[in-house]
Amino acid sequence: MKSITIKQAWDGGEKCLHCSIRNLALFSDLQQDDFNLLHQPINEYMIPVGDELYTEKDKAHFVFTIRSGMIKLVHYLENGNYRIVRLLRPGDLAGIEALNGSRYLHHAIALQNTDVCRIPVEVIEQLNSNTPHLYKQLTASWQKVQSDADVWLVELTVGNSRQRVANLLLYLDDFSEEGSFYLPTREDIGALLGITTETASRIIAEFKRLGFLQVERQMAKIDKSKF
Amino acid sequence: MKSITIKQAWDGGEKCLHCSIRNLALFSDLQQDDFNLLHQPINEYMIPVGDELYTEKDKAHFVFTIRSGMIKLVHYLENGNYRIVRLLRPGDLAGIEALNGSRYLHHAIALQNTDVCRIPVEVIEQLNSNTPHLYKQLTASWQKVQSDADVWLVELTVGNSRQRVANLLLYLDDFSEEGSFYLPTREDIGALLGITTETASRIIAEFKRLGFLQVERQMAKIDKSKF
DNA sequence: CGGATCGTTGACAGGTATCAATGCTGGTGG
DNA sequence: CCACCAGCATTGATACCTGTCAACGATCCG
Repeated sequence: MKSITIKQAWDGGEKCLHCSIRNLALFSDLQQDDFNLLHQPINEYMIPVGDELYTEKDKAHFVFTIRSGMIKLVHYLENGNYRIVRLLRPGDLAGIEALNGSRYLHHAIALQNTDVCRIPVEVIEQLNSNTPHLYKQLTASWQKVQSDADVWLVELTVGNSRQRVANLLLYLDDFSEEGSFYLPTREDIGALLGITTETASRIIAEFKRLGFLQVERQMAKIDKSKF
Repeated sequence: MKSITIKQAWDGGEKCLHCSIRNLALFSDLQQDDFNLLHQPINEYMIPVGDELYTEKDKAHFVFTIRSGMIKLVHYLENGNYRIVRLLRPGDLAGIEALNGSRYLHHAIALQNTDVCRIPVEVIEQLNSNTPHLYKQLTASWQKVQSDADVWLVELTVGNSRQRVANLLLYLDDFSEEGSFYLPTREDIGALLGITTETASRIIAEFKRLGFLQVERQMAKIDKSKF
């Protein structure tokens, strides 16, 4: 965690209660009273582009909720190569493996400036033993992990490079309702899809030439009618 | 569930208490008393090769523990193609997504004759609200799903076909301590690795010629020193 | 302005899909 | 018991796709 910027900290769950993404997040089912059970601070951080939220080496003491931005979960191979195994968007949980007391399973790196809430494991355990309202959300989160992983596998590792890039663009487009979405670097696209940087670049360039894709800065729009 | 063979049914958890794979399974932390909470039968079935344990269409009422054999979880694509997204071996859970009351996420098909225990969702929910001993195992199961999915992604979708087949053989070899393991059909190997049946066949044949691999019936041995 | 990083493009070799034909094997019925 | 069949495995030929190595362009930032 190089240069994490702390934005806020508080003792109760007052802010959580009125959180703008609460309906997406872990605490959506909690009742007013449940928030009084929070005895450890939940902090909000901004992770700048390229910084790590956590790494595989870190002892896992916290679960994170993504409030805005995007996080990549990276698995490094022995040979120095790496593969991006998942992308996390607002409402997703990062590091739920912390609930098992183990270490984190990935390197979590910000693709954009990303706001997160850092929830101590003890808070979740305490809530779990004192209110029944969290359990369901946790189960749902685990299931989302499973189903995301499957979609990932099926959509992004099947077919030739062109199909995979197209599927990735559609997937990224789903992330954002504003019509444009963050386009990762060609190297990251390669790591996402298991192809080389050059192949990723060629295909993105081709899509731009054909008018399927417009890119400005790092933001992209696609013309879905042409897919 | 075409021709599922029922082997046993019982009311209490007597058999679970003395189950030979209990240390691998969901109930490993349960105490003697906890088993008295089981008020619905847990049945044991044998699923013959090729039969379905469940499909995506099925309402998810049960979680299954694999006692022996092997199950493939299959995700079908719209175009009729399919991809195997995970293999389940003894001790693994199938269909934990049932705990969310949803439908199953995959087709679960037996690759070998497979013994399973069928646990009603209600049993798990009841245990969860009456004893604290199950929660940890459930969390561990969810985490295993996540970590298996990542290993799968990293080991079996990276590199060229030869490397992937080699990794798959090593992965399958881990399944069985008896020195030999079940070798899937070439078509299934293709669906596991995202390559064509022909490519899978060519590489398996090459490994056999080179002496890396011996196959008898559907059982295989590998010479790890040559990998 | 200069350097660093990222993106694009070309040439070529090697890998993979595709289409097609042929071998192999286990199971079935005569 | 044997012949036959269906399904699976193997192999070949070819076109296409992708990785690799290399060069150059674009953009950002100090």
